[in-house]
Amino acid sequence: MTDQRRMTLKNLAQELGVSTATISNAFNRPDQLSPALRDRILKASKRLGYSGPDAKARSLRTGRSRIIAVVLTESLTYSLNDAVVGEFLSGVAEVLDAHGHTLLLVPGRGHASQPPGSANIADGFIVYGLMPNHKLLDELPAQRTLVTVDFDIEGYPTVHVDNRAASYQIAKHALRTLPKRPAIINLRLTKQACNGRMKPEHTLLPDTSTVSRARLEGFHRALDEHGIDNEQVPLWNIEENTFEVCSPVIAEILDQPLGQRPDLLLCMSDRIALAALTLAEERGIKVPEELRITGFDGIAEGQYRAPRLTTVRQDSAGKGRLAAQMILGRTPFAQQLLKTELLLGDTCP
Amino acid sequence: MTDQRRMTLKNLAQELGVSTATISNAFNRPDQLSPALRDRILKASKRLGYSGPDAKARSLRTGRSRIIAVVLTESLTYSLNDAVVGEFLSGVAEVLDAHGHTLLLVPGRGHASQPPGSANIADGFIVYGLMPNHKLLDELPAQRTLVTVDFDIEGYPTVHVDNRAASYQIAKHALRTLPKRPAIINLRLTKQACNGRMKPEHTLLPDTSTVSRARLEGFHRALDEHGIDNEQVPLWNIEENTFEVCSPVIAEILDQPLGQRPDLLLCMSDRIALAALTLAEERGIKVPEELRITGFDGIAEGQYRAPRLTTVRQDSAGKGRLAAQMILGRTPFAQQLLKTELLLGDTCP
DNA sequence: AGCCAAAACTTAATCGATTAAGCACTGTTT
DNA sequence: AAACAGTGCTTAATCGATTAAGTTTTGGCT
Repeated sequence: MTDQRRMTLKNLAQELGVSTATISNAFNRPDQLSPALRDRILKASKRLGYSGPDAKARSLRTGRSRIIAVVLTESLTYSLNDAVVGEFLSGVAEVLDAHGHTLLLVPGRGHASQPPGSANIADGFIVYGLMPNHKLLDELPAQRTLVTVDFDIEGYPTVHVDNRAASYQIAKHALRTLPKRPAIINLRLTKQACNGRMKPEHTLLPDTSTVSRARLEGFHRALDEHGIDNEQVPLWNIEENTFEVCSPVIAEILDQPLGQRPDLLLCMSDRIALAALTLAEERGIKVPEELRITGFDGIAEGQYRAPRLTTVRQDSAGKGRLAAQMILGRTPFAQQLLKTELLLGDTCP
Repeated sequence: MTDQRRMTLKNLAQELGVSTATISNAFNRPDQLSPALRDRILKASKRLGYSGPDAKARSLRTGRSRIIAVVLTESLTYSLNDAVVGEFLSGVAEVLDAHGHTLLLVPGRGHASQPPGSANIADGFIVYGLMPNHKLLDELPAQRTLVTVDFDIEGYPTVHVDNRAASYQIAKHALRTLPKRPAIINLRLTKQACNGRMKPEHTLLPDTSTVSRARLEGFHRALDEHGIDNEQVPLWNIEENTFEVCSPVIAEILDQPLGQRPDLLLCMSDRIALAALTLAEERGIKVPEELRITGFDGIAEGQYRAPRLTTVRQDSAGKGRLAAQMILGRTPFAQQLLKTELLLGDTCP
């Protein structure tokens, strides 16, 4: 009859003729009971198939679950295939793991009905690159500790990268080569979906703090300083940071007649830049002689290849680590701005 | 005084002069109370900052958390930077999301002290490519629903890929070109760590069901059929599927004197193959004329580039979807074997 | 022997929900 | 008019732990 019922702390206590408090202490505070008894308890739990205090009950009682939720911009399906997100998450995971916490992945926009649902079991939330008007943001702050990444919510701690400065820096570098026809390929910059050349009727995302807005401003400032009229620089837009979605747009850019085809592509992500590189190579367009390409992010894929991508590296893993440390209270809450680093590759020397 | 205390279902009930059961029903079973009262309750909870039943308490009471844990082979830090894992996870996430579940990431080997810890809050476990002798496996099965991926535990449902058949298939293809000096680059195949040329004293992993063992067997069978003595085919081994770890080994391979340098590299992963491709290009070695390279996995990075990688695609996302469906009980538990697909790229036409 | 602090346990309240069973009312059927 | 079946809501037991406060035991010291 003993091994029939599901093993709980209470049952185990009964079985051994001790109180539940003692069992609990055996698992959580070894100094509160004699080594002999503790040993007996641990052995018995192994024998009877009791694998320690139930996490659900413990989390209710203590109020802490040792789970941190990471809320991602996009569907998980997309996010998990993006190297930048992967790097970020690995940074988060590294710190959480070191402190005995685990990581719960929550999709920003999902198939599912309700947004948070079971997610509010988490002790804290790291919200990554959400659109500033997302409805999740109405629900979360009330709940508990919150750190935002790559965007701001008034008054909440943030970690992000100085996108404006970084894009300014790489554009400055690229413009030293005095391109005749620079073009910019944006990433999810328009309010309405637009996968291709941007037209006057496409309005930009409202919030200037958006990553893409900031990057564009950096590009534009550099162009300004070089006396190039921003109006004359064609803007293209990509809706999703994948090869599949990039390719047709880039093909359209590269297949323009020679006099119109750009000789410099300022891309808002490495993925876009790599797609441009691949399609250029396929067409026999020489990089960097006929076409210079710059990326943004500094993902491994762009560096461990030939030719190496010229880009600006943002420390995504570092962002993740910092965000995790903040949420765990190991680093004081603050508005943190991480530095970037210019990576001089071969695609725009 | 009202808004001072933390809002709970009980407090809300008191506030509104109804029973806790009714509040609970308002959130969970709309048909159990009049629409008017439900409306009043929902409005009040919004006003008083009550964001629905607490997930911790609910999960204790109901016994289900709507959380599925994915246990990964390696540290999360490494796993999340691997495209194959990313694809797998995105498949899992897609299905979980569609059914209102969230995904908890648990490292197989981590910094942390205890292995499962807070993970046992999950309703089910998807264990991905764990070494068959891992100690986690002693703890998990007792707990609850379990699906293994890319390895077996006696009697438990599994989804995996026919690695043997796939590697046989691609080796068969590669050998049609009658290479003079084929070589094999393995991935984590030896019991002792070995990053470089394998020597007689290196013993293979004990379990034949291991992914790497299976892939090697496929290679060997194909070589056999072509009358090539397996003893004569040099084996190299890579300890971690990253560019950083691959590079020195591959450099060593490619920098051998011409008569010894292989003219065919059968690689156990796309990442290895891509590293080989990059290093060959850097050295001016012509691919595929002087050196043929095959990969394994079929990650996007190998296909959206020039030259395209010749490889065999395993449907990682599909594996993830299937595993998730099984764990949610949407697909009958079983031993599932997924098909692979030969991708004829340019590196071994 | 007697006293007392420290060590080793126990008691019992509590965390915040869910849900079967029960009760009171309303309206319909015979 | 009595019986009956729904509605709409409440009562109260329960999920499996944690932990402050209290009680008994032990052993060291005078």
